[in-house]
Amino acid sequence: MPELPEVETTRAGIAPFLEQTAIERVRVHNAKLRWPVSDELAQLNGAMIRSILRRGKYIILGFDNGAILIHLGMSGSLRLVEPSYERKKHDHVEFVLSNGKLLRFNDPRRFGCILWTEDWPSHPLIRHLGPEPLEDQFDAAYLYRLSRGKKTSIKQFIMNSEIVVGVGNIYANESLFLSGISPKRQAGRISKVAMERLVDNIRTVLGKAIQQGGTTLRDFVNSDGSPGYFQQQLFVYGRGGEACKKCGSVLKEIRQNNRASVYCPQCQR
DNA sequence: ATGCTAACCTGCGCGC
DNA sequence: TGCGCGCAGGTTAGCA
Repeated sequence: MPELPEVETTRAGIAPFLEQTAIERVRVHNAKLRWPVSDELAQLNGAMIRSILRRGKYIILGFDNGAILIHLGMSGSLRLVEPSYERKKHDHVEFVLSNGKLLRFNDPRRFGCILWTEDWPSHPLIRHLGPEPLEDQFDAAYLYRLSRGKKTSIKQFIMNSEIVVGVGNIYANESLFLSGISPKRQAGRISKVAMERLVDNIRTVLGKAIQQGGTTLRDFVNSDGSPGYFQQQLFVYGRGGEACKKCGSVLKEIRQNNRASVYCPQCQR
C-alpha cells in the first residue's frame, strides 16, 4: 500500500469534498478485492457522510448507522473526479456524491478492500491495532516494554500493526537508519536509549512525509492527482549497493520476511 | 505464544 | 520485439 503518509494525504485531500455530502449510490465494477466488496454498500442511497477518519492505514467514512472501511492495499488510490472524466483501467468502485463529484477507487493489484461495518472500532481488522505512531500512547516506554523477551527482529517488530500501526517497509528502513539500529537486531535486545531514538525517528519521518504530501511511488497519486515529493530524501530505501549518504559505505540489501531491508553496515549496529 | 510461508493480484524492468 | 523471471508500498490465514 501506500504507507501511512500516503493514506493520511489521501484522507486529508478528499475530506473537504466529502464533509456534509451524501453518497447517492455506489457502483461496483469489480467486487473482487482482497475481500469481496460488501453488498451493503448498495443500500446506502443518499446516506450522509458524517466523518472522514483514518485509523492505521484504513480510511473510514462514518455514517449514522455504520461506516465504510477502505484499505488501499499495495497499489490502491482514491481520486475525486468530475463524472464526465473517463473511467480508467482498474477503477473498480465509484461513489456517486451528492455534490456532483465522483470518488473513484483504483487498485491494479486488488489487495485493497472496501467493507461495510456497523461498528468500526470493534471490526476484526481494526480491533487489534496498536497505537497511532503520532499520538502520545506511542512512546519509548511503551515500545521498550512490549519488546522485552521478543526474539523477532526490530524491523519486523515495528512493522507489526498490533505493536504500532502505519510503519511500512519504506519508513521502517528509514527510521532504523536514522536511529543507527541494524534491522537484524533482536527487538528484545534494543536498549531503552536506542528505543527512544527509534520512536523519535519513526514520528519524525512519518510526520515529515505527511507534511510533504507522501512519498510518490510508481502507482500512487494524491487525491487531486498531484504527486508527492518525499522520495528524493530517502536515505536507504531503494538504494542497496549505493553509497551511504552519511558515511559513504556501500549500503547492504538483504531480505527479511520476504521484504527488502536496506541498511548501512557502518552506521547501523 | 511465536514464527514462518503462502496467498491474494497486476505491472514493470531486466537479462537473454 | 518478445519471454520469463523476480520484485513491488500490505496484511491475513494457516500450519509447524
